[in-house]
Amino acid sequence: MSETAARRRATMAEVARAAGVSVMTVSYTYGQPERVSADTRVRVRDAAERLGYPGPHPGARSLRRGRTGALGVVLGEHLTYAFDDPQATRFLSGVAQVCADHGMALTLVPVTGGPADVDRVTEAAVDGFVVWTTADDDPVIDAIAATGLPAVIHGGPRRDGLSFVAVDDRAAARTVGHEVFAGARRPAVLSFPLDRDRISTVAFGAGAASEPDLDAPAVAGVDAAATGSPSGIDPDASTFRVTRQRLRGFRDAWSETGGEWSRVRVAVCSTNSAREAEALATELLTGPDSCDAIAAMSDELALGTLRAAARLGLAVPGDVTVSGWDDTDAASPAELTTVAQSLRDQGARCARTALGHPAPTGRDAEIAWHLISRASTHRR
Amino acid sequence: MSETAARRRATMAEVARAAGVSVMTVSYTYGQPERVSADTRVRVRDAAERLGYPGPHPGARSLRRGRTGALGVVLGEHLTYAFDDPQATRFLSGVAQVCADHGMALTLVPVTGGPADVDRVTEAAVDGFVVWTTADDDPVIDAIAATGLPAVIHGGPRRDGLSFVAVDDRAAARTVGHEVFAGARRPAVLSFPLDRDRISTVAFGAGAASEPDLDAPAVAGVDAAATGSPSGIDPDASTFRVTRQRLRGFRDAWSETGGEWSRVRVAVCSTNSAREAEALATELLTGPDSCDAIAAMSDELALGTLRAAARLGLAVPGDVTVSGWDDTDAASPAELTTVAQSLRDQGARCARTALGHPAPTGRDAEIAWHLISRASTHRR
DNA sequence: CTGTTAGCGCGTTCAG
DNA sequence: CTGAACGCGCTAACAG
Repeated sequence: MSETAARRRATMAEVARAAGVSVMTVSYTYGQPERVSADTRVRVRDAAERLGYPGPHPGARSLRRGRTGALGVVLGEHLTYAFDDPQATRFLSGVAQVCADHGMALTLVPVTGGPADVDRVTEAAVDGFVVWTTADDDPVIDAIAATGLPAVIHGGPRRDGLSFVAVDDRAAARTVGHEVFAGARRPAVLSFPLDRDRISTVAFGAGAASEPDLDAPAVAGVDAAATGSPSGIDPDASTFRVTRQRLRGFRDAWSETGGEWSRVRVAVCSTNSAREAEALATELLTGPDSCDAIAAMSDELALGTLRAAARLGLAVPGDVTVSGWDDTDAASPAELTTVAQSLRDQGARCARTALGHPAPTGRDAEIAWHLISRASTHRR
Repeated sequence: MSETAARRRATMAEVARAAGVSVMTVSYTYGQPERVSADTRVRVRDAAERLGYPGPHPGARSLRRGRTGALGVVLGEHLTYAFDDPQATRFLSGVAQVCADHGMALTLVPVTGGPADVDRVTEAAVDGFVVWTTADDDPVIDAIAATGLPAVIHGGPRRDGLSFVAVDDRAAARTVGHEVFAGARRPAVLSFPLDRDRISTVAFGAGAASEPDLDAPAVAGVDAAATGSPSGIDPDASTFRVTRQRLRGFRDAWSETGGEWSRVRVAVCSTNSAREAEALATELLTGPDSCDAIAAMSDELALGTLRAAARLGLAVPGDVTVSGWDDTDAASPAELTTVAQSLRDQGARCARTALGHPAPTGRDAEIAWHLISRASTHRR
């Protein structure tokens, strides 16, 4: 179609010469117009237009000023999750709102899960970072810390020197777990990935119960390959803090009703999509030991579960209870019990902190959540 | 929580001094490690670690090299549309994929619809622009052209010197219009906004028919306020090319079955959301002259229409036919007739062109689309 | 109100 | 394989 040849930009010096003024006068004309007389301002603008000068070079300006005007966002896994994962999308909507309010650009760092991610982070010209939940062993976290820029991690991992924003996932999972597992005999959890391998699998629970208030990272020495193995799902072995805490919370709930974790089936989805959840839920709901309660880690996964149940002719909550997470728009029409939290608000909060605003402290630092109890868990 | 104080970065010169080498040796150690002896490389890396040097300053590097490593994306209206509008999200997923493949960051420019948008564009440190559909009179387009950077506009407006990517919306609308309007007596269109005011309204068609192959911009002299007025909806007056072309196409279809445009009701949504569509569709489907065919400009709007019909106890397609646009995942289960096009592919294509790859020409330049005919339009 | 000085931190160029 | 000069394009801090 049309040519978009990148003709050389005119420089400020050229504009200054053409307008018969010094370079600083041109600079002021753009940066602090009120400091320049109306007369010369016009002369400068005219010269600029004549030369096709598009204004001060953004890179040069930011080098000089020491700030870029952009907030960096790192998605734990892959750049496209920004637009493919519904939870990430809601979160980023909040980040974007704050950026827009401050006139800051939002720069998505191109991570792909490979070793080059560290370089991409190091090379990002930004004034701060917001990190969407990633694994404890993600080297990107160290790279971000090394920049010395303000950074906020959402969901996990926690790291000294970097801010952290997340709800109390374990407490919330425990609460919704009590609701969805009440009266159940063959409970199941529909889980996010356990680690960066994102292996989809179905297995029973495993591992010893950890302390109720523990928020420790994944136990050292457990290699990723083991977590999804036939040996069973050990919550403590998951390297994603959100997954780990929610698994622990669901285990807490089931234990407190007298059940054993090793009797709980855990289906691990590789992505947060209803489609994949439907397939895994179908597996959980088929056969002689079909599950009668499914706690899902997102509404998307729960919706896939509801579709699977419907397709199998199973009644919800009669044959199987189901719970989700997030209270998305679809939860209410589906009569889905869920944990309400605003990812959008959390995104906004992360952005504000990463932009240098003081982070809330004390009680204000806690992120609100609450259980929304709907028909999908009311067995009778 | 934890402090994220921005301690001053160490510079390359400091690392050089600490390592007992010249600055250039440090630069090579990072940029072209193979040009440096293994011995000094270690010395340099050590000194860097000791000083907490995070690597070359991205801004300085890009100033020197003349490229930023980021692709700019401008959303016609507001930054958050990136994550709130389902169509924009699919498009950006394609853009993001290409960026990730090339190791380029994706910088979302913080537009808000205000006059400062032009400055935000001018100040963006990027190597090229992708523009998501905006109005013909959006000053941002001129600002982008002025940068001299490669730029691709998706959907519209067209502009000399900038690339353009879009399907033949008018032809597609005409085709799906014939399908959904077949046998109808009281047709309606559920439309995207007509102009930047994004006023939600319901009115009858107005204005003279334009030439079949016309792709002219909005007629001059029609001020925005007039387009949504009681005087009726004139396709030619819409300043959004996509809206304009689709309205023209629907008008073409209805005219070709012998109908008059002034008998077509047009409901204009302010956003691409099923929720708003449901409200407007309810209006269209209520009262003595309730519509019996509704052509929507997106699947989201069509889905809202289906919900409205269901709630009113109307049968689709028996009482009212409905068509959408895009063939999203929800279209097939809903048995929705729709126009299939891949916004994701188009996003990828825009990104590649904006990154400097040659744009396809000739037949390859055309974006594929096709009608998917499903039950929602098969009246008998 | 306008001009001068002095770099921001790095990488290209060309010697050695 | 390493080093010295120079400037990318702009602006903070001062004069005047």
